[in-house]
Amino acid sequence: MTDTDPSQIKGFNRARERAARALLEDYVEMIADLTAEFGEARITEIAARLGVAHPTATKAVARLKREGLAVSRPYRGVFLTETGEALADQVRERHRTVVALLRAVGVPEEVAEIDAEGIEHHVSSRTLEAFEAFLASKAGK
Amino acid sequence: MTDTDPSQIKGFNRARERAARALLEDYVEMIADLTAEFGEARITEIAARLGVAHPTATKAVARLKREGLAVSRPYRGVFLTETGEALADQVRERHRTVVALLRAVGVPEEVAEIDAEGIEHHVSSRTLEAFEAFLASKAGK
DNA sequence: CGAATCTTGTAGCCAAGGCTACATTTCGCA
DNA sequence: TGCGAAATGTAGCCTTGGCTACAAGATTCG
Ligand SMILES: [Mn+2]
Ligand SMILES: [Mn+2]
Ligand SMILES: [Mn+2]
Ligand SMILES: [Mn+2]
Repeated sequence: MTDTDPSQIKGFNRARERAARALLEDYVEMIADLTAEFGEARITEIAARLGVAHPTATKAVARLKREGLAVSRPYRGVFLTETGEALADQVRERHRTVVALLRAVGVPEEVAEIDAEGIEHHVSSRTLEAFEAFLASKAGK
Repeated sequence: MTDTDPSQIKGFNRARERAARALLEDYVEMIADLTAEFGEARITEIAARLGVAHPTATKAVARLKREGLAVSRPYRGVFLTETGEALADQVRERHRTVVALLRAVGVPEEVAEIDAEGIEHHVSSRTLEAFEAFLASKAGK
């Protein structure tokens, strides 16, 4: 049997790690959006916008709190910690870049938004840099 | 409260659906690769290449069988059904296109391979078409 | 001010996808 | 040929992320 290619394993492992973080990232981004819009993020609103039942959102927020990304008290809104805010900023920026890249290579706007919601979580910092450079060079075409 | 944007919900729902299919797609592709190389795909080899413990691979293969994508008998190799083969072809082609697109916008080869392993599962057919068109136009530059 | 309504919490179910430990079958080779 | 090693199966545990049903707190309004 041929030797197993370690870089391929790396790809699968990375993909699994990133998939596990994807949900956290979307919640953090959503909480940031709602806080900007309403001054706080309510569980019901988070759940509605993510398209899940409210206990699902409650559980996810519990995980965010456990990981130090958010805080909340019973029957009150959810807020991001500084760590959470930093993550939200990063995630939002990456989201924008991914959508822009997709648009730049000819993906229709609506499709780009939908696909980016999944793709974004698998874009590494190296790839993000490449996207930014590509967009910059195209801007100054 | 402002009305919840339904297209955003659509994005999150699609991302979740695609994430759920990602594993199946990687297993099917791997089984196709191993079958091409050795004439059959053994559980141990599948597990080794995906970087998981063998019972994890066994469970995943059970799911493939349940969904009509593969067949196998105890202590023997795993084989794809026609449906499984068709999926494998499609997945492999998409993988290649995603890597090529990443390379084309300046992502280093090794990084492209790793990131593509996750990104590929979130690329819709519309986006794939756009990627192909972009690559074709660039080829005939 | 109190009752209805809205929001949030909690309990408990399920499937998927990881794992380790151990049992069983197959296979290769002395 | 038979025995030890390798491969595979099975049991059982954990976490995540869905869900419904129901309990309880908070708000709104007549
Ligand atoms: Mn997302
Ligand atoms: Mn996003
Ligand atoms: Mn993949
Ligand atoms: Mn792939």
